[in-house]
Amino acid sequence: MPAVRRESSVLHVDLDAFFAAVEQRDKPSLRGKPVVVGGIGPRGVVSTASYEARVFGARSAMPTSEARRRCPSGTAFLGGRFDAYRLSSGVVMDLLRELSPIVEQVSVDEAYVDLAAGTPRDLSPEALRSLGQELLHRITAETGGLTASVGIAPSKMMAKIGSELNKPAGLTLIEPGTEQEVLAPMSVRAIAGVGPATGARLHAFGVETVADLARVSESDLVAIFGQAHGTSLVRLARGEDDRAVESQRETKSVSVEETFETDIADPAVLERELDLMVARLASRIGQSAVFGRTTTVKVRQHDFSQLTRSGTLPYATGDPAVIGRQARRLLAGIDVTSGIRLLGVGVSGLTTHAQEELELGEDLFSATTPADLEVPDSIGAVQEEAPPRHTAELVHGPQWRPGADVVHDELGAGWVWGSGLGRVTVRFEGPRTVPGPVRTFATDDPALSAGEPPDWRHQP
DNA sequence: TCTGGGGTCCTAGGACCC
DNA sequence: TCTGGGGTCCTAGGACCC
Repeated sequence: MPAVRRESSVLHVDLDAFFAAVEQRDKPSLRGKPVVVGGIGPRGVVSTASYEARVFGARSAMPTSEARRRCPSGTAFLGGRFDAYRLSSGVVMDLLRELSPIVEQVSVDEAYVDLAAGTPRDLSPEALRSLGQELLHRITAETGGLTASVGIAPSKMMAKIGSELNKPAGLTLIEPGTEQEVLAPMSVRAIAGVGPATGARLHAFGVETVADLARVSESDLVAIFGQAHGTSLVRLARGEDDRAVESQRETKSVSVEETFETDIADPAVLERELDLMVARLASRIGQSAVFGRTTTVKVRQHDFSQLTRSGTLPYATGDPAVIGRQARRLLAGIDVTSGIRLLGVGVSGLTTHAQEELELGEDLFSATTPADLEVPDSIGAVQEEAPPRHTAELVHGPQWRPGADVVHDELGAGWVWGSGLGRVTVRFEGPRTVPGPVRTFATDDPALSAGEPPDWRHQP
């Protein structure tokens, strides 16, 4: 793809003050009044402030306590009704999918549309303006009165900048070749990927506007910001952005976190909270039918400093007992005695094919105990997770060399393994409440035939 | 009562392997 | 025995986005 598209074929839609607008639509008494939606607890922050509330300085990401100080009495502070927001969001996304098969939903209130995909259409400025106007009207009509802002441009970055330029209920068309002139007077903060930290560092070099940035050499920017960030700054400052609109993006991680109303220093209380969060996490990854190998525990301390601890298992799992055991071990390695304000847990290293391994394990478990496994090649190994306090043994054919009955790892879980030829049986004693995945491997690892425990991490 | 919750991507260092 | 480069995986932290 060329560095810059030659037509304005990317459309960006942003719903105006979305959460607050839904509340005002559904509750006529709130219309014309300041409305703030977000966390309403002592440590809440603002998600969305209505335009009436913005007059008083309320903003997204501001502590709700500060918004309360700024806004007059009579301001509505609401916790949010996410099902209602999702419903209206879905109506808008369906409208966008009528425009093009390629729609990238960025969040509940924002999306990109690739106007060059699907049936060929007229991409002349006149045609694009009427397409945009029609979309704005349809969004308002079909959502019962919500408004959106639309930017149409040759790239994602310029389309997004465009949708910001005439908010609310505005349409901005940026024609190819005009990117630099639109960008030049803007603050560097308008560029995708320039946040508070990069903005402050650029400021220290006297760089305030995109025009200033465009005068800095690429080698200087790479030296200051690193390879990826430096080169991307150079290109985006010139308005060069050929990132594709991607309709289906793969989920890389899933996490749950919670800020407590007051800091918690009691490890037992934290462990209970952690278990509840793991249950929520496991239910979410179960719904999306993915399994993760890496568990990460996150802690924000009383002084707002943040720590993460992660651990990677040799296989992917969605089992709350396995994730919970990992998470508790990780949390135990963190000093919480001075009190923590936030606890989080997540999984990454997601796969869907691990599902087959899990099903294999469950099948084996539900079918029979002992379970029989065919070893796939001349030398093979089998690994099965044994929950703590369970025993297991390998029953093997004449050419099978048992490795061990149960090898306990640092989690307290057991691994059964062996190597050799032919068929092997894994027999568990005691109730198996945590059926883990069974894996068999073919390998030519000499350590295996020498009777050493295999390194499962390097198995395919 | 200052600072939510859910994500993505990048970097840097160490371990390990070839 | 010594020297060494490249690639991958893992961990921890940081910036950024909505």
